[in-house]
Amino acid sequence: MAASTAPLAPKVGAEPTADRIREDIVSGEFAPGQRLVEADLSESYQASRGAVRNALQQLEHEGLVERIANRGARVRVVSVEEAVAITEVRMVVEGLVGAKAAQNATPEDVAELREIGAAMQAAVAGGEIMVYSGLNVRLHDKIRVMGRQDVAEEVLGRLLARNVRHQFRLALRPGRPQVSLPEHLAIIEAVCAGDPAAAEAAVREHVASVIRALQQTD
Amino acid sequence: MAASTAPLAPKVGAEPTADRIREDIVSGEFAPGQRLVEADLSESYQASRGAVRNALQQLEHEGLVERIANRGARVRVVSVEEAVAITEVRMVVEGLVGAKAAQNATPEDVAELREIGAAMQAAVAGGEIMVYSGLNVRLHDKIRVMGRQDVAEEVLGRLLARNVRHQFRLALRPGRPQVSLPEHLAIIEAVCAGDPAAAEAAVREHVASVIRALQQTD
DNA sequence: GCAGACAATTTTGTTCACAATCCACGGAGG
DNA sequence: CCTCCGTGGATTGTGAACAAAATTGTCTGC
Repeated sequence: MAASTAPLAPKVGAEPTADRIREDIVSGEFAPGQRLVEADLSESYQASRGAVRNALQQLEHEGLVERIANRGARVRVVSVEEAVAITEVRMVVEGLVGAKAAQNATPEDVAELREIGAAMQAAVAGGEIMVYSGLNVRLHDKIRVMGRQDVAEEVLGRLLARNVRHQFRLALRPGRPQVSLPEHLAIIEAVCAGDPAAAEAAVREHVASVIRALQQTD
Repeated sequence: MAASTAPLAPKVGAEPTADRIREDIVSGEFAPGQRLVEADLSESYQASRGAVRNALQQLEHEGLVERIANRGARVRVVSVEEAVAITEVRMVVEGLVGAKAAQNATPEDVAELREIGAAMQAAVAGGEIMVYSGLNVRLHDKIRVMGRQDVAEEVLGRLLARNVRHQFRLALRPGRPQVSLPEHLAIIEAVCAGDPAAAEAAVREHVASVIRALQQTD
């Protein structure tokens, strides 16, 4: 479903060309390491070379592409070590957001969180991995919005875009949902209880578990 | 091909124009809210308008300038609330870096940290505020380097550039060194002891103190 | 057959001129 | 006197042409 694609793009009036290229990078349209020639992109996206140029510069700054002087750009490959480092930062920032979310939780928020939790349990019980994966991003997004911390949200969005690939492979690993489900439920409980410290701890424990799983990969 | 040998320094040949403009922004050369007209900057910095354009785009992405379509750019004013939000993120990320630093501490590192601590005590005792301020950034830098967490370092650098102004005003406040000195010493002790959890707690306590001070400002 | 240098091609980087856009100012009408 | 609407000036955004740089392919000399 083309569900709310809003949370990932905090930049409102940003370059549309950059957004499209980014989309195609994170969706795997471009293979990692693939060369990105300005003229070709200009043709593919029906945009001027200048626009493509600006877009590439922005994406380089986001860490998605790598540019060498007079050599062109290629989509950046993120090693497992780098993915771990990124996720470590994500762990602490998302912990902060979780604590904030616990502080700000309204009854409506609590209801929605509990609903997500119930749906998650059902999805895991039924073995519907893709549904569970969708609920996963919905949960994280919901907590991010509840946190009302624009700066953290921006940082997280940028970090997340970098290692979607690793993140995705991880979600499909057999047995992974059984591990992450109780962690997710713990997060929901702590946030609903309005306990910032517990929420931060639960979020960090969950992301730490993601890190451990990442390191076992490959 | 050994193409994967570009690990540590993605910021090599970055735009020199952007660096100069950023320098002048954080050094207060441009007043907050001041308009930045491309043609004028092009003249002042002896650079082409295209270069200035790229630089402004990059600085916008860093959160230092604000651009409105067809209206031009101005240096962004960061409210106290935003400065607090930025520092909250900084708190958790710097906590992570502190923990990593404690893990990686070598005897040489410990010696240098202790030296910085001693110099700090002397500076505060002697009332030399500017010296203390310099030691302050030196300490934070040292810990950042020790953390060996490139991603966190990059995030921190970007966050810090945003509210240099607030940070600077804070350092000059009378009585502030007396508050922050013991916090700094606690950080040094925890890192030197190689205790990640204590280091993270000490760093977070220190930055939390900065936040409290920020909120009393205005 | 190999090493080195030279030329050709490809790709990026820069500059220029033009088009599109937006705000401010001023005049006409109510 | 106030409001609404056009016009003008300034500023940004875009596209095309030009210049610079680096890689690749080729050719000659040993």
